Amino acid sequence: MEALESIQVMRFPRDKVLFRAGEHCQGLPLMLSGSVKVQMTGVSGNSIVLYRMAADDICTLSIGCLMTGHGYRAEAFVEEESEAAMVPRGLFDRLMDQSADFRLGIMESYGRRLDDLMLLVEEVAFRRMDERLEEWLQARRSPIHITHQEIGVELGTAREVVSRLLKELERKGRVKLSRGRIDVTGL
Amino acid sequence: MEALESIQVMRFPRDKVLFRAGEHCQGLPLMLSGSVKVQMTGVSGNSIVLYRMAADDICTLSIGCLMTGHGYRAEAFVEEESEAAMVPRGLFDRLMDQSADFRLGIMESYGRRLDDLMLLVEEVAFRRMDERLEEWLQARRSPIHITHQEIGVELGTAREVVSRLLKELERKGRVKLSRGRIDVTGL
DNA sequence: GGGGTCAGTGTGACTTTATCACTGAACGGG
DNA sequence: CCCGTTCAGTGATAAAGTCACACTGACCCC
Repeated sequence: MEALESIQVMRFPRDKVLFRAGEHCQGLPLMLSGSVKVQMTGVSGNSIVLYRMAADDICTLSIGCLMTGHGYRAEAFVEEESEAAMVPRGLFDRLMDQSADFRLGIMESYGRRLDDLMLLVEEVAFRRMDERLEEWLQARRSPIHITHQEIGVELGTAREVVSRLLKELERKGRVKLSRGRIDVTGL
Repeated sequence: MEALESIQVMRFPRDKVLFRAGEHCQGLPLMLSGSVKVQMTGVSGNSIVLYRMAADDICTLSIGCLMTGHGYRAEAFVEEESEAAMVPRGLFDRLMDQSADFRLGIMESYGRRLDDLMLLVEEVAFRRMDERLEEWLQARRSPIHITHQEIGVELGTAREVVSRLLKELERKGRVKLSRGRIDVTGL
């Protein structure tokens, strides 16, 4: 009854901005379907993708913002059309109080985020960019429709670096480049 | 009654290893005092400090390991002599069920970790090493007793890089270097 | 359909950081 | 005092980041 009036299922189209850095939390999204990309922009203006949320994830950043009253430190973009249940604070507290399953879900979301970020730190700090780029390419289905700039944000590096590494791969005959598109031929 | 028999307060001396990568969780430490450093070692063998735990933090990594059964991905060292309450799984579940305060504490711990890691990703991905080193030096009280190797792990870079940057700072008259010690003279 | 605009890409020049290999200096224990 | 070990310094080279600018394909619009 109370849940019925307070919970709200929303549908977000591709490219919709869920929140931006500095904004305050407007509700706690519990993902039902789709995919949301969370990224961060440094003072330098460079950005990097931190992690992605998918079905059953709750936005852990929103929990933090809700509880501390701070603004978001990152920004979130819808990558694939998504549905999310927007859980208000009161309901969240009640669910935490009453449902072990809900608590488990929250903890799992937090666990995934922590894991994602730890792996990311290691990647960014120690791994070579050419390896990371190749892995990233291999993890997609060719042809890939994306700009070098966007790949740069995925990997947390500069557009020029991506362009050069891709050109090198093209010279080796592993990819074929065209504007806004990469055909992976042999990796 | 039950808490009395199942909870156990432990005292850890400086340099004690709380856990290592790959090990399985032996209990959920809830920090009462002191400071514990959590760091990660990449396949390359390089290490980086991820964050620190202090009083009132619960080890979020342990929660994850406990729930998924996976081994730790990082390692934890006691920096300042610490006390921690080791909370067994059953008690943890009961506390989560019954204490809103406990739940809040858990969420705050998770929030801090997430925040720490997000900031770290940005630092490592985009900030210049000389700036980061200077900030790190300024955040301590001179003289600092530490090796260049250890500073490298703090910042996630190589020992040689730290040595060179420090030498440069010494040339500028901002620090004075000696074996295992740095005197910050003017920053 | 020619010209203009603009996002996307290519690349040279240079700086910063990482890696490798090696040297020498400082310290500590027998 | 000698010797082994840890710590620090440094040259050479490679990888990555930054800055500046040229080029090009796609699209629009008259």
